[in-house]
Amino acid sequence: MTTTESEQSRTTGRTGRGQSGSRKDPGRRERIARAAITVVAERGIEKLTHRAVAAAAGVPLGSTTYHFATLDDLLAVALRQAAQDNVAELREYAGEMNAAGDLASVLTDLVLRYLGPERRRTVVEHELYVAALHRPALRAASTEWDAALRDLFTSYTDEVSGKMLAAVFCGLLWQGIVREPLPDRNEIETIFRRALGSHAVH
Amino acid sequence: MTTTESEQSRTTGRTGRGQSGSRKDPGRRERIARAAITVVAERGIEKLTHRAVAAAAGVPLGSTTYHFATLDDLLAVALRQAAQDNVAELREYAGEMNAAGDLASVLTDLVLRYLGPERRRTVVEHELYVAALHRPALRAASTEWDAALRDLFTSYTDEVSGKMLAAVFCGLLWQGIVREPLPDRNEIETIFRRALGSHAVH
DNA sequence: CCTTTTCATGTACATATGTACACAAAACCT
DNA sequence: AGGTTTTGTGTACATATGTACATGAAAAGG
Repeated sequence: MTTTESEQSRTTGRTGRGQSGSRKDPGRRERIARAAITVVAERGIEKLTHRAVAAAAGVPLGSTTYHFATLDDLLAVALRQAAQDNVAELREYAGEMNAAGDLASVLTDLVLRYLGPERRRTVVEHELYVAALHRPALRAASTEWDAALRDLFTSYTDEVSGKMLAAVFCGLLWQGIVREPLPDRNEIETIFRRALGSHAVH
Repeated sequence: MTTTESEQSRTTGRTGRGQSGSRKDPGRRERIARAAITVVAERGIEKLTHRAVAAAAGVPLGSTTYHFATLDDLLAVALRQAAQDNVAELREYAGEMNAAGDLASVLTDLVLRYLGPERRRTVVEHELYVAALHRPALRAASTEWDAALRDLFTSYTDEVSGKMLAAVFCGLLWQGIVREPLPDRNEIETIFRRALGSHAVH
């Protein structure tokens, strides 16, 4: 049976107009896109549906299909936005890498930051990456993130070391994102020191 | 409208009994699981459906639901199997790491192997990893893969270097799996050499 | 004020999909 | 052989979901 009576109203919890009051709500599109990011972060890409996004954004179902013709559009825009936010955050944080002289320590902070407070962002980024494996439209966003990471690391050391550190960074994130207890700070820092050529334990 | 007339027969392309002839087909379960891996490798986890697997395995729809009560069961078994195959392949390949004295070169071969001939396996592994982010049932398989990788690398160097190399390895795979042209062999080898402390370019 | 255009929403519907289940066919037991 | 159990299939159905579209409400233009 098809969902006859007002199932959408139940979904969004509101029957009337949008809470922003006035018609013509600018930024609605972006709000929907951000809601999509939230859905992906919390439930994964396979749960990204028009209805789930609508509920998360607090807008009616029709609104999501109005602003984004197809689901793939919505996914592409949302994940590209997530990637850009991510890079922006990275660049901002980069300033502190200058201040603190100890590169290994700063990189460790960065890893722990991405695995802890910024975990949501990291999860979305990984979902994006894998989704891109089967959706050419998302490839660009993925490679952009890679490039930004490599550029950042390269600018603080040299070409080869930058690439190497980017790989270590990616690997540590990749391994750490599934582990239940956050990895030990000391362990990560030790790994970075070894990668940087210093064989001192601490 | 529900799919009235024999849509399953069209899907599998066969109306009668299984092509193996005799009833009681041992290994059927495993064949279905492998078909599931194929589906994930070629179309991604979100396209993993009972019907897609049935078509890929050449068995009727009922067979998939008979051997695997729920889709999550199928997913869990299939991906765990993929992970185990992966680790087995890794261990087998490990023998050659002894023969060839040059660690960086062997690691480079391994990366290129996983990105080239074994790309399917690598893709599935990454899908598994991300899927595990939102499915606790898959966590074990993911962490097992990590552990196997670290153990392998550790056994050829030392504790810290092993972890570091595992991270580099993961990172390079991660970055290389989306790039359209396979990364340059020389570039990868150079990165490994830098990570291993040798600053010689070649 | 009236018309037209743009923006937004609620609803309907076809389809894909997970899953239950009645039935059948072989294997097994005695 | 006759009955019982295991194994395997085809089919039906409820639900979730993408998407189209008729309708309405506000803005814009005159």
